[in-house]
Order: sequence, then structure tokens, then C-alpha cells
Amino acid sequence: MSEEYYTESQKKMARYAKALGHPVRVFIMEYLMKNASRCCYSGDMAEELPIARSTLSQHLSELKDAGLIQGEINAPYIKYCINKENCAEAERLLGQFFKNIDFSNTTTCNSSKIL
Amino acid sequence: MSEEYYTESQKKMARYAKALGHPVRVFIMEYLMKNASRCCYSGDMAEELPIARSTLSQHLSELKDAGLIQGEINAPYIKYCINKENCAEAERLLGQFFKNIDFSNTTTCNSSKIL
DNA sequence: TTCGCATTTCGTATAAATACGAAACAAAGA
DNA sequence: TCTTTGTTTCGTATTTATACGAAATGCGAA
Repeated sequence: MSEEYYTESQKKMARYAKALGHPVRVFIMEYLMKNASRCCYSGDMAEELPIARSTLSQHLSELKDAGLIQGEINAPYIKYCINKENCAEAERLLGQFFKNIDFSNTTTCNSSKIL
Repeated sequence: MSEEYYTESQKKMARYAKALGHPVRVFIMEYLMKNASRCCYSGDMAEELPIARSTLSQHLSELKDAGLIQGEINAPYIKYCINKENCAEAERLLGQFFKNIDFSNTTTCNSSKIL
């Protein structure tokens, strides 16, 4: 019944963008990127963030559900790291997306009646 | 009292990403990019989307508040277009962000205990 | 088996996002 | 001035996101 109005790319892009749509989650991603050579645990990040550990855990889950990170059990810790494959896809989708902007055209929206 | 935990880049990135975190808004952005040479009105997009016009208007407002698009009054229409300056910033921020991924390192999270 | 530890899940509260239809608005034209 | 028209704002309902503390979980070590 419900027709498909959005392309797979549009839905995927929105999914990835939504996951990155919170400063805590951007922080987590950058933390994992910077510390990719060593083990990254929830507790390490918790010490640098002003939120409860349960809240951090939820943000980790969101990034995991979106496919941007993955966790590996290293009991009693859980080691987190970037999901490179999906991050590469997100990078590609976003790159393609912005490439469609025509920076040569300067004739639109240059009047004084800008909202 | 509330210390600053997130960088300006992190907050800006999250803001832009959040604005792109819905298929309708990705659709709108791509529509405006593709039709940059001509006028884009709310009604044109409404005809291609399965949502109420008031809902579309709200999504347009979100993109506008995030700085990704702008509107120009062309009564009784409102002409929308990409805000190139801010889109360029978003592109730059996201590009920098993903560039931090170390694709050469393959030693993390390759065990069988992946969550 | 029992304890301790890091982490998540649960329960819950509050705020924000998403959606719709009705009403308001602003400007052009009759 | 009144009407028409495209769009937004308002009022509202529902869902989802964000946050916390308490309790549960899973596992290694004692």
C-alpha cells in the first residue's frame, strides 16, 4: 500500500546522518578514530563525558545499530571500534551528496527578501 | 558551572548531521541541488512527497534553521535554494571527520565475539 | 561457588521530533 | 476593498530521543 518515495541511498544517508546528529556521538566516533590502535572501552569515554554511564551506553547502542561502530567482548570489558566498511559507505554517500551542489551558479537567492 | 565538553566542530557537525537525519530532508536537499538553475517552491516538492504540506513546511524550517537552505519571498510563492556557504562548511566538516579513519589498521575487532 | 567489576538493560521521566488539519498570513489581482 | 492563492503557523496527538539511577548481566578471579 505505501509506495516507496525515498531511494535506498536517501534512507541510508539519513540513517547515518541521524546517528551522527548528537555531539556525544560525534565525540565517540572521533575518540574511536583517534585511538584506533589501542583498545577503547566504554569506561574510558565515560571519564571524558558529562553523562551517566547508562546514557553513554545508549549512545553506543545507537551508533552500533546504525552500523557505524562495533563492539568486541573482552571481559569484563567491551572493546569498541569503528566499523570501517559502513563508515566508508557513509563517507561515500555523503561525499556524493554534497558533490551535487553547483557552486558556479550564483544567481539564486541573492535578493534582499531572504527568509 | 557547565564545562564545555564538545568542540565547536563537533557541535556544528552534529547540527548539520541532525538536519540531514530524515529521508524527507535528504530528498529536499537533493531536489534543490538538482533544480538549482530554476525556482523551487514548496508546492513543487509537496507533489512528490507523501506528507502534508504543513509537515513539509516544518522540514523546510528545520533545514533553514540548521542553515542548509534559505528561502526567498516571491509572492505568493517562496523560492527555496541551497545555502552554499553553509553546505560547503558541512561538507568540509564531514570530510575532515571521515578522513580520520585509519583504513590501514585491520587488527581491531576481528574476533568472533563481535556484538 | 561466590565476589567484584565493567557494562548494559530496565523503569521511568521529560523533552524533542514528526505528523495532521484548521486557521492565519501576505501579497497580487479583480 | 475583497478574493484568491501558496505557504506557514497554530493546536494537538503520537512517537522517538535523551537522560538518570537502580538493578541485572556476564565473566574472571578468589
